Amino acid sequence: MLQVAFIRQQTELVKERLAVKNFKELQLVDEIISLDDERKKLQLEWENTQSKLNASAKEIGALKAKGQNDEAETKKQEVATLKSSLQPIADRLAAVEQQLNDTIVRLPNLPSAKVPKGKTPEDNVTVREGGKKPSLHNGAVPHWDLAKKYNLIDFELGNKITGSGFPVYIGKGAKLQRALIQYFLDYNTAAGYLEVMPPHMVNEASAFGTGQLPDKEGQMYFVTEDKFYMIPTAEVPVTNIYRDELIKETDLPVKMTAYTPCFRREAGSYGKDVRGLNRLHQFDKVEIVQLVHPDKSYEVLEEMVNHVEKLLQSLNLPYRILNLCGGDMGFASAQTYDFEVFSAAQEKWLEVSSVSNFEAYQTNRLKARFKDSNGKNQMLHSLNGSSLALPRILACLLENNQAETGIQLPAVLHSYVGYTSIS
RNA sequence: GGAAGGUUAGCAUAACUGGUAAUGCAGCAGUCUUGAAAACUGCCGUACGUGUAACAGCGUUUGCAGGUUCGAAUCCUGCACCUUCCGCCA
Repeated sequence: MLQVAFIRQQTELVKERLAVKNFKELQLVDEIISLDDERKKLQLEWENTQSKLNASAKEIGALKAKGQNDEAETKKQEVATLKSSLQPIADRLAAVEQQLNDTIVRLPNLPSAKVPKGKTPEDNVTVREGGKKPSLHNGAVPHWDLAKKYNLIDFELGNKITGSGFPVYIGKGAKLQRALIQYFLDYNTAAGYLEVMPPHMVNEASAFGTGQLPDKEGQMYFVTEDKFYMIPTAEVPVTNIYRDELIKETDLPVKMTAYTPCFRREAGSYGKDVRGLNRLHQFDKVEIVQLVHPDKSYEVLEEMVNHVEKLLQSLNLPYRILNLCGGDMGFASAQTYDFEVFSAAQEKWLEVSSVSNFEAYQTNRLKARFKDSNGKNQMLHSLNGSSLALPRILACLLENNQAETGIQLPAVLHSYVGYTSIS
C-alpha cells in the first residue's frame, strides 16, 4: 500500500498517477488525508491524557510507599474521572485508524513514469520482438491434439480425478515438464538467485502482504478448516519470507527463485482461451523474486527482463515483450513487462511471464525494510517475474517444433529430458 | 489431539508476595598505544507513532489479543510459537 506521508506530501502527483491507472475513486486520496488529520488529533489527545494518568499512578505509588494512604485514596478519586474520559477517545482513535487502513488499501500502486497511458491490452506497447515464427507443415495441429497423439498429457483423466483445468502429465510429457523446471531453476541459480522451496499454502497475513487480499480473494482456493490459501504464485510465500524483517543494507540485493505449483480458480473463464494448456487451475511455474535498494529497482527490473529474455532465446521460441499500459497493469505493480510467446498452431500470442516492479507497495504492507547507511529504516523495493510459467511454454514447444516425423526439442533441453525428440 | 514447562532489547540473564524493567556481553565515542588487543572512562539500548531543518522531547512497546487495577513483566482469560512427554503418522 502507499505510505500516508507520501500521499500527504505529493497529493497532486498521487492523483495524477492514479488517473493513469484508470483509478476512478480519486476522492479517496482526500479522504485519507482528512482521516489522517483526525487520527493525529485523537492520538495527541489520547497521549496527553495517558501521560497524566501515568504521572498520577506514580504519585499514588509514592504516597503509598510513604504510608499516606488517605492522600492516595483522594488521588484515586481524581484519577477515576480522568480515566473515564480516556475510553471514548481510545474508541474513536481505533475506529479512525481502522477506517484509514481500510481506505488506504483500496488505492492501487502508482504507475511509474515509464508506463504508457491506456485502458485495454490493445494499448500495451511492444518493446521488442525476438525469435522467428516457424512455418509449420500442412497437417500441423494445436498442442492438445499433439498431447493426445503422443500420449503426453491426458486432460480427460484430470477431469475425472479432480475437474477441468487439472491435467495429468504422462511419460515423456511428465519428464519434459520436470526437465523444464530443472532447467529453469539451474538457469536462475546460475544468475545468483537462491533456490527456495516454500509452502504451497499460506495464511491470511501472507496473502495480505503481497496484495492478494483483499483484492483477489475470489481467485484463490481457500482451505476453510485451517484458513489457508492455496498459493496462486510462488511470489506470495517467497516475498513473505521477508515480512516483518529488518535487514542490513549490505545484505542487498536479495535474490530468490522457487518452483511451485500455482492454483487459480479462474472464475469466469471459458471457451477457447481455456482450451488445452492455455489456462489451468493448477500449473507449474518457476518464479524469481528480488528485494532491492529503492534506488536500484528500475535498473533491476531491466536486468530481470534481460534474464527472462535470454531464457526464451535459449528455447528458440518467438517472443515479444510488452510494456503494459496503466489500465492493464496489476493492482500492486508500478511497472510491468509481459512476455508473450507465439503459439504457431493456434496462431496467437500467449503470456508466459510477467515481470514487475512493485516499488514499496508490497514491502510497506509486509514491513520488509532495511537499515540504510544513515541508520534510518527504509522500505525495500520488491520485484518479481516468472522465469518461467510452464504450460504455455510446453504448448509452444510442442506446436512450434512439430513436423511430420515428430517433435524435435531445443538443444538445451536434451540433457535434461534424456531424449531429443518425441515421435 | 492431550499434558507439563517456557517466550523480557542483537545475544544472555534478573525483577514474577502488583509500584512503572535491572545487569552482563555486543555496539558507539574517548584515554592509553607505532597500530591493534587488553584495561579504564563515558554514551547508547528495540520498533512504531508524534514532533523537528536535523536533533531533542512526548506517547506506546516484557510473544500476540483482551480482562482486573489508580498502577500489570508480575494476577486472570484466549491465541501463537518453542522445549519435553503421550497419542497419531509419511
